[in-house]
Amino acid sequence: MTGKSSYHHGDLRRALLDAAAAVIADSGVAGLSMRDLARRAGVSHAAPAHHFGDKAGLLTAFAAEGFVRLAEELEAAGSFLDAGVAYVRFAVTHRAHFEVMFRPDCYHADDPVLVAARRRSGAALYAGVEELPDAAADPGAVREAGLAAWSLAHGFATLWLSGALPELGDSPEAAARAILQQLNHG
Amino acid sequence: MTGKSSYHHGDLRRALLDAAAAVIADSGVAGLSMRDLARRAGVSHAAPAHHFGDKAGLLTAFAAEGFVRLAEELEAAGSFLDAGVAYVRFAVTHRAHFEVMFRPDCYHADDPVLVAARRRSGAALYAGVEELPDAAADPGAVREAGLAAWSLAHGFATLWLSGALPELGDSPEAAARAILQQLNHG
DNA sequence: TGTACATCAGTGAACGCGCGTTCACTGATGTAC
DNA sequence: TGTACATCAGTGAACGCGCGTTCACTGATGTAC
Repeated sequence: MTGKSSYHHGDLRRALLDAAAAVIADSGVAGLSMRDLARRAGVSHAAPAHHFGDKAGLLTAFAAEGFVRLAEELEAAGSFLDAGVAYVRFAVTHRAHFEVMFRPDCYHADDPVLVAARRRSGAALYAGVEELPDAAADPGAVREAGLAAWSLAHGFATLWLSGALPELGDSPEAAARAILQQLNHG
Repeated sequence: MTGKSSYHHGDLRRALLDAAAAVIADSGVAGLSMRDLARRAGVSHAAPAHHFGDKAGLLTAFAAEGFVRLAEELEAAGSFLDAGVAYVRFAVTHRAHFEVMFRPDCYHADDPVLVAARRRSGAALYAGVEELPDAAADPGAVREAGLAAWSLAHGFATLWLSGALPELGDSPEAAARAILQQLNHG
């Protein structure tokens, strides 16, 4: 409870995931090391293996956490357009999670917890499209409209994160909304 | 000329860039090492430094090459829509270059050769937008339409490369064309 | 309330590895005369 | 046509580093009786 000097950490798992978010956000996944994470959590360098098995295990948990949070934000969106903006907002405010989520080669992509979380995100993403006026008429068009919106939001977020759009400043949400409106159905 | 056993390689610079493309295409930039590149080129591990100074130098040359090739393909496109498709095609057929180009933290982003190549790509990218019917009416709309198209193509390519769209198979060009057409001006 | 014991979390030393970079060097090439 | 010399490309040994993983261990916690 007093923390500081106790042998047990208290919530090392949480601390490691938080440290990972910080490191990845400013050095990328490539800059992540188990030893550094342990150092940041004030714990011996072998401790992380206890919770995650190995590095890929840690990134699996990290990605799964990201998919759950993204799903939550998408589910809270009131409209097709809002979901797109929420997607971009998520990418910007959780850039570390966003980066890892789309690098399946870094984690155990078939982990059941991760798969479930990813599915939930996918469902939330396409939920908005099905509510569009002419969705019932052409089911194939639903998938296509969803893919277009996803690509648009994903591409904008990615470009912004990579620094390719310096002229947009620190808050890309307004710009994201404007370009999402250029879709036929938006 | 006979190559094989000569002390000088012939075109080591080219060989290293080609080897880099192969490695990055299947292991990502993270999997790239100067020593491995040298090994693949059949040359001592210190040789690459002679041509590129350091690792970032090699990636700078690699990214610059990518921007030039992308510019060439965009310049050859006949229409706004074709340029979008060409962008996706470039990403898929030059995935290593594409990956590095948008990771400015990996290379010397202010290298003059690279900056020029990137500018050329940017100009080619926005050239198509200015030819749209109502471009003259609202100059601000040009930037916005360009950004939307760029985001859409970039996002689609990125998702495809990360394996997030397995249902589209091996040739994403048709799908890319279909979703690009969902832009108001396309 | 107290004691024995199983379980779990974290330790610290050791392993072997591949990496980027540096440096004095040597072999090959081309140019000036 | 031949020779001297400068320049350039590639060598190989050495440096120090941080990494992931393994392993027998010890300290803390909680549960059964």
